[in-house]
Amino acid sequence: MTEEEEESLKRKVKQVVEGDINEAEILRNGGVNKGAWTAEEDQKLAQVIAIHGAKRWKSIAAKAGLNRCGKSCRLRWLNYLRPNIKRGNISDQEEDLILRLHKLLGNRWSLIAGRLPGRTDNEIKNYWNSHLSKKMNQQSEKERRKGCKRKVNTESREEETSQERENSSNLEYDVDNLFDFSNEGPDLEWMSNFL
DNA sequence: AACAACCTCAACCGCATCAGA
DNA sequence: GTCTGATGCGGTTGAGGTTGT
Repeated sequence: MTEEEEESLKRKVKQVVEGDINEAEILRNGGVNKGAWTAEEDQKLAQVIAIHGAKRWKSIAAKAGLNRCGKSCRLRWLNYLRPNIKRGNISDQEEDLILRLHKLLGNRWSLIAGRLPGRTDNEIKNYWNSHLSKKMNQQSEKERRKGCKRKVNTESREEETSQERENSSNLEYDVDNLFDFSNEGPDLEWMSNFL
């Protein structure tokens, strides 16, 4: 267990010990508990999923005796409790892949996450919003500035590039077909070959 | 030391889509 | 064909942590 994981576990245990599950709060939310999950809730949820599988989330919530909606349980499982989840430290290779895939797919986080084993769509979305979007903005700002400098000699090049743009826009492909992963393993080979 | 500003990320919300009755 | 509940997805929020002044 990494230090990071250990710290987060300690925090959760503290929440339970200190009784952060506030019953008045639960009642205010119409009997549904909201907010941070406790270690106890995680444990209950994991146990029920181990027995009944990760489907019918509403009944999972009920079976686990959690005052949570099914959606909340599903999210918790997918983003946190599911086995083989990698946490933190997105590698350079992964970052590069995210950038390329985002260029290709836009904000289709679940598709992007599908190509990064152990990563969740939520994590990638967060990573993009907090790290990469800034990076991209800086990059495009740089390019914009460069573009201004070069403006003088672009007149003749303009015709050429508009032709290129037209050609590339003709290069349409069905992203959903392209990303039919049903027969593939979780390795990155496919993508590196493709890109 | 105290406070503000900023950052990160877990969790929620609303909407779209799917599947079964 | 349509209704309804379940599921999936992307956008957004807010608590807690970190950094700067």
